[in-house]
Amino acid sequence: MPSPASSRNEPRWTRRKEARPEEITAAALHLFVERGFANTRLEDVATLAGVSKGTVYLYFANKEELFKAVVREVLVARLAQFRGQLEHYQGSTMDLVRQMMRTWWEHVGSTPISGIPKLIISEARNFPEIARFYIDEVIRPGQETLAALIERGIARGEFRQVDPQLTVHLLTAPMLQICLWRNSLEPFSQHKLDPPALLEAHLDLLERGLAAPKD
Amino acid sequence: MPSPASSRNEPRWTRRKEARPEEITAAALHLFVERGFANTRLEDVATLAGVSKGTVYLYFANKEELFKAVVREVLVARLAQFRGQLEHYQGSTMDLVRQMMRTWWEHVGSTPISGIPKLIISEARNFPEIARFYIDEVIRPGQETLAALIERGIARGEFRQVDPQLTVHLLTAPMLQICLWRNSLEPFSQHKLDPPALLEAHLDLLERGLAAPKD
Amino acid sequence: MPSPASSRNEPRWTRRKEARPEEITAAALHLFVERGFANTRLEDVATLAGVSKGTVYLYFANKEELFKAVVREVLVARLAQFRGQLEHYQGSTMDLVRQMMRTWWEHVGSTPISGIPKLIISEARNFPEIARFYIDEVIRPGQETLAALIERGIARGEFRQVDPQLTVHLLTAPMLQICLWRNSLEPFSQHKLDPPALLEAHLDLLERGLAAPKD
Amino acid sequence: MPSPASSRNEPRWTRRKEARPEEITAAALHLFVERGFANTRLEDVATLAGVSKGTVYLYFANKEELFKAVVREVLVARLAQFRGQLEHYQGSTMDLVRQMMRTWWEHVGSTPISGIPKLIISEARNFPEIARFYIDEVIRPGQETLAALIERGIARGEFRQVDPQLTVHLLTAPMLQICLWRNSLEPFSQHKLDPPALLEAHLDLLERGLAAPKD
DNA sequence: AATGAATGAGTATTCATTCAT
DNA sequence: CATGAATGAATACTCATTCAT
Repeated sequence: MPSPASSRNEPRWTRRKEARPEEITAAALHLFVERGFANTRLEDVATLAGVSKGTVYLYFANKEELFKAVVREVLVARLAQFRGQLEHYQGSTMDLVRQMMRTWWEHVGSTPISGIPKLIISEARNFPEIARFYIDEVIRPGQETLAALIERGIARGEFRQVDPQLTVHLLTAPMLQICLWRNSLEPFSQHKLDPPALLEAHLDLLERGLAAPKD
Repeated sequence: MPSPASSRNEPRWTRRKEARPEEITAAALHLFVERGFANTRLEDVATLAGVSKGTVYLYFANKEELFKAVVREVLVARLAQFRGQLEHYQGSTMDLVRQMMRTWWEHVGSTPISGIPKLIISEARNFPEIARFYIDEVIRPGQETLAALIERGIARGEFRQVDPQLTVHLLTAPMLQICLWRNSLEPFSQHKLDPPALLEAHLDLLERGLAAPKD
Repeated sequence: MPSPASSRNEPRWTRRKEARPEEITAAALHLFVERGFANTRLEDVATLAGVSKGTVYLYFANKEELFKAVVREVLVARLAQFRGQLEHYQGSTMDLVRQMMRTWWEHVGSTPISGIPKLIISEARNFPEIARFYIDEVIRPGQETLAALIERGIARGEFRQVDPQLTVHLLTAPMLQICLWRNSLEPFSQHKLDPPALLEAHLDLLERGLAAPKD
Repeated sequence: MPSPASSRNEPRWTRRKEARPEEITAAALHLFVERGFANTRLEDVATLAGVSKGTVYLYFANKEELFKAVVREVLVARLAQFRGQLEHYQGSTMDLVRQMMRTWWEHVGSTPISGIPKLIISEARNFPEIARFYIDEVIRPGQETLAALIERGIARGEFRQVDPQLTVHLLTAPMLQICLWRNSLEPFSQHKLDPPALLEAHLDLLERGLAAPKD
């Protein structure tokens, strides 16, 4: 759990006002993931961000807008960053999958962003706009990219003739599971998940499971 | 979406009083999954169950207890039913996995119980007791059962030398994904998931991905 | 200032629930007139009505609706009662005016309803709906009735040829002044207004001022 | 509706600093009359006055003081101006009344000052100090002046033997009605009041209604 | 003098919970 | 057993006020 962004003794005007919104959304992401949207009091978000209740309303019209801003900011910011990573790749498709999954772990799975899926899943019904945004901006593009990857593998004779759509789900399911485990049940479990190991095991399974027949 | 358990015009005596708690938990499961715990008003649960607000308190001490009851009742009821299915099995391990997954779809994945994981994931932090209960009663036993299954496969030379713990996660991840998709984002997506097909593709991948080397 | 409608020791269920809305609107009228809409806390309305904060929301969706209900109830209830009084009158027009004004004092001017004009005038801009309602249901009908009265007087040769529209304003102005004085400045003034005497002086002035030339 | 006192593009030094308080009270008068005291945000006053929120506090200790300043400044400024008009008058009393009323329309009724009565009436209970100030500085002196006028008319045999106190109310009521109509309900009504015509009709009524018997 | 970012007291509103019937 | 009117704690949100610049 992060500590308040600034001590009370620090003069408030030394803080860069441009940084405020980010500090607030970071605090909000943390608390929304931890307690859920409805159970997060804006005052707690403010305290965690090191500001007062009123300041949150200086930057976000209301709690819902803060929620949307959290999701948008975190996702949009990282989405671009994530996309470029897979372009212009030359090697084997399996290597590409492997690299994709490691990049994901580095930039998403191991960061606070991994809390977003839990948030979306929990609040989708109450935030249809967010749900559609997430489907349109994250899930569908991601699935298309991965489906293209599978197709590339099939076309190059590396993978057997699988259904690309379905295979995409099989590709991503363990990553989702990692996100959710880390952000909800893990604190109550003795069993500590080792995500990198799981991803390697997953890659292993995929490599063998997707391999085209030898002859 | 279930309709109220009884019409107001229906004579009262046709309602079996013993059925009340189940009608209430069923309504509660539906609404908790749809709106989340905090956003579900007890009055709506009552209305959906066809009883008055006060009646809910006749059977459940408070909202939290209702929540726990929903989870416990739904799970405990089905867990026993689910367990026996895998014992005393003679055939190949892969057939066992195949049967397990189909049974799951029939008794869990395609039923309202599939909403439970979303509920647990969303509310775990606010209901440590439920989180631990779910881990102890569902996740750990399930994982142990499945790990034993993997080990059986390895011991019988059917599977290659995989890490049973990790493989269990790979086994279950697509099932979790199905549950969550169906109960949160699906209503907002054009893309309709075909869970049985996905499970078959998953079994296919597992069969090849776990197969012991030919020689 | 009225005291709370019921003592805390009185069992709450002895109160007739049908009376609640009226008790609440009565309390609200009193406080809205005294403090203005914005300065009246719903909790104070509740206390004065002898109920709790939540109960107000049982009967009125929100503060604005309570405001509208106060105005509508008080006005609509008395409007019908007031109308019949002037129909089927046979005598001289001036007698009719005289009777009208005395009826008004008895049923409006001397009662809490006299607070309504202050309320409307103060909040018209913030409640356009109320403003229009008041104009349509009170002011215009009232003006039309009175204009017809003036015209009757002119037609019967009792009044000189005045402009009926303008004269209506002259007829009503002192009544408005009474309402406003009683409900805003009077408490701070040494000068105690004697409304009946003022109305008589007004009638006197009207009688002479409107009289048709002798020949 | 006044536009901001200065455009943002206008060079700052063209603004006379000494004019600030007046610009602010003018903006405040406008908004207080339009929305009421509680519903007027100081930020809007500042914006309308073309200054920043903080600047308002440079000149007025708080919102209440601003309110009092608005009332005092507007009234005090005009009261002196208004008083001299009636002194040293030689003609008939009715002419004096006539002149007084026309002067009033010119300097008060047709100007933003006409919004003051609505303000006072609406906020008297919340601003006893203002209420007393208004009674002491406006109402009582005004009433005394007018009562003296009536008495002059009676003494000179122009008016019949009326009660001067009561007659003052009859004299002023239409003016109050004009102020209130213009500043609260008029925007919502089809009926456009013609104040000068109303005042003339009023004067007409008064002339005949107050006239001493011919013999 | 002027600014506007920041604060936090004050209120409307919701809804879990109670309890007399 | 069942009801639903009543309660009041909890929280989102507003806006007067402050103060470092």
